Amino acid sequence: MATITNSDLHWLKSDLNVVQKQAVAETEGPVLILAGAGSGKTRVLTYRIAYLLANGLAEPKELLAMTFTNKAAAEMRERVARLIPNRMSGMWIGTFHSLFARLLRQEGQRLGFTKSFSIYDQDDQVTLIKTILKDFKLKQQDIPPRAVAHKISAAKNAMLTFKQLEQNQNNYLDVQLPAIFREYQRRLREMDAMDFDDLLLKPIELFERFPLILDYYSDKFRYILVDEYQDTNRAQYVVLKYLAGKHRNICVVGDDDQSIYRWRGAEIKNILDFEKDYPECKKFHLEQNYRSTQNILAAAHSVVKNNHQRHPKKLWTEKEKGNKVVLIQVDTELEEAKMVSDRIGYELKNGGYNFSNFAVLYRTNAQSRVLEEALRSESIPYIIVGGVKFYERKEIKDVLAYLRVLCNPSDAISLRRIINFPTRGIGSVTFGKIEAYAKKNNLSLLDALKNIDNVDTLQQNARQSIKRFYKMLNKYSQVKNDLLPAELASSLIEELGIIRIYKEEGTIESLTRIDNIRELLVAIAEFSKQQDKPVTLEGFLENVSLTTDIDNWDDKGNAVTLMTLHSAKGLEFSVVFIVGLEEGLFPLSRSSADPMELEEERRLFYVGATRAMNCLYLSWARSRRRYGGNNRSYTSRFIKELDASFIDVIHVGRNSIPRRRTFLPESEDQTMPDYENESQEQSELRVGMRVEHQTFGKGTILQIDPSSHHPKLVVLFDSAGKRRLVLPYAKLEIL
DNA sequence: AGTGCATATCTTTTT
DNA sequence: GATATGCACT
Repeated sequence: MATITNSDLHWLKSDLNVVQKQAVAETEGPVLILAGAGSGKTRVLTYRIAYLLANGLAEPKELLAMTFTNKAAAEMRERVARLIPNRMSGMWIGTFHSLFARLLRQEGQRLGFTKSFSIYDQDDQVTLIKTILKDFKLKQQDIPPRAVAHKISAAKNAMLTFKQLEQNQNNYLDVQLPAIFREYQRRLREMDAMDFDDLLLKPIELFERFPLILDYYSDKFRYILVDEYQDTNRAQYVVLKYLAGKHRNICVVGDDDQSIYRWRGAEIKNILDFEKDYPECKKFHLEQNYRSTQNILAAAHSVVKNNHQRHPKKLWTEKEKGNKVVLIQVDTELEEAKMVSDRIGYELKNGGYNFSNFAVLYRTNAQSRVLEEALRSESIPYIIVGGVKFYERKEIKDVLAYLRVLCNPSDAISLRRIINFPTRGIGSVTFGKIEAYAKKNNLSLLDALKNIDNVDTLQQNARQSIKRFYKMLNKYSQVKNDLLPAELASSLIEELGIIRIYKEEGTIESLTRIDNIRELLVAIAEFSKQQDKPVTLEGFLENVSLTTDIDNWDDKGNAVTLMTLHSAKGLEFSVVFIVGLEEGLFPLSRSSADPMELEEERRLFYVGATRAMNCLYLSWARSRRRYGGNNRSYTSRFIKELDASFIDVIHVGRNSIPRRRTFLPESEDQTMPDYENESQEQSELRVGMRVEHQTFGKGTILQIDPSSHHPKLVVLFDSAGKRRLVLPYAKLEIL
């Protein structure tokens, strides 16, 4: 065990507990830190960096510290700077995605990318896939673009080869997938673009094809630190293995109980197997929790302990027992929202809190609306994190697409977006002709525009429009580097007349669009101000691609925070509400079939519950409006798993008296329909049955196709004729 | 080519 | 219930 050598490091002694100190001082070799919720994991990471620097064990440029969110990275940076001022420059602290983007901007030329390659988000990805499907003459009904995007991403994250893909063919989509995938990659390259997953994969390709580059970076980074290691996917695992191969000073911090990104390719086994990969590793357990009261910890533990895929462990705290966790049953989601706002009022009065001490957490973004309305009607200030993200709004994407084309002329996806926005008479027919011309002559789209006179099938006014369009783009790309990004954007918006167009529309919606565009201009200017070096347009765009809502969330405003459980990871609040604890919603119904997914939902519950410092409220509604209709709901299995001794149960609502007591965690199971009550119902459907549909009326089932995740059926309606319906959405009633 | 209405599709979670 | 898409009409 290393000893702490530098007695000047007074902060190290005073601020850390015994295990934390050991973990900080164990600088050499692989280190696994299993850090429970609220156990001071960020503290250990930052002190470790400070320790390495203060003791002269490493130069800043030899450090690589990776997180999943920019917010976490920023916090780490800030806290290190507080411990050891002025020693940060040259240090690589950031998210996986942003650090590798940086690496690829430097080295990507070897792989055939320019320094200003575009980064495509999911939206762009889907757009690209749609065009491929069209060119392949595949119907979107048979091959949903989103499903393709998801499959491609999953394959990339798991680093499947084409061969493996070709072997794993369960349905029509799988058969088509390899060809689509190939074309997808080909076009990305052609457009000088990468998707999010490429940002992780391309470095691996780089390291494998150019050992000297690997040599350089694996030598450079003497010490590697990884936050939230439980959320790494296969690609991240591999790239880390390469980078740490030389010095083997890799320190990973994580908590298997908080792994909640399996759906994005995270492999919990990375953390569970770390000791196998690095047999000489030292392991530390941080199990003292500094955040929550005993009751909250115990309640959270009573749920998560039902998981099999985990290191057995139990957090402890020196804090008091505190209030019991409050479980509230309400009748409807409206009442639930009302309850939340009432309780916030109550706690404000009695607990000495302010608004920013509260968080309301939910499983799906769709749940935020009712909550929002209830809070608004009580004049409780709130902020929503997530949902429709600022940079995903149409008007913002439109403007950004212009900027992207200016930075990367090969970016056909963005070009397609702006070629007829604002409308300038270049419709799909014209665009198709240009595309065909470009393809035939092996030109980029932009070059095709340049040579538009050679496209003889075009109408005269379309041709003129294109010329004007091209001239404008050209003009801006010439001044791009002379203007500040904000100046360029605002003069572009001015010239395009976007604001004027929205003004003329005059709807409320278009007014908010104007606001958003103005906000974008402010954001560009702000971004330039924050950076110490001069900012390029490219720099801003990269920031946009890799920034999420949670990164901009700050706890300084005095408002209640509304967000998904996923977004809440890493945060803490005095009072936390977890709403919608109903079977089918949390856990989501899709997960109940797969034990692995179910365990992930349970971890998600654990993450949510352990955000709370003093008070934790859980609630469920006996009926909830989903997909328009009113659905009867049943208590989440997580509620049943809660150990009753840490819970107080409250019933709210007019008709909550009858129906026995609904919460009987330790007594006999109440008679409750199967968890999957929906599919239960639907599996009773048989060919030949008479059914009634909300809009189509009465009819007879002709065919049931139980394929894949969305079973379809064909119904012959008496008046509406033959219809194909997707089972989970067709609200059929059996007659 | 562009607009507006009807219809289809769908909701996890995000770097 | 909200949004994206498709179709008919101008």
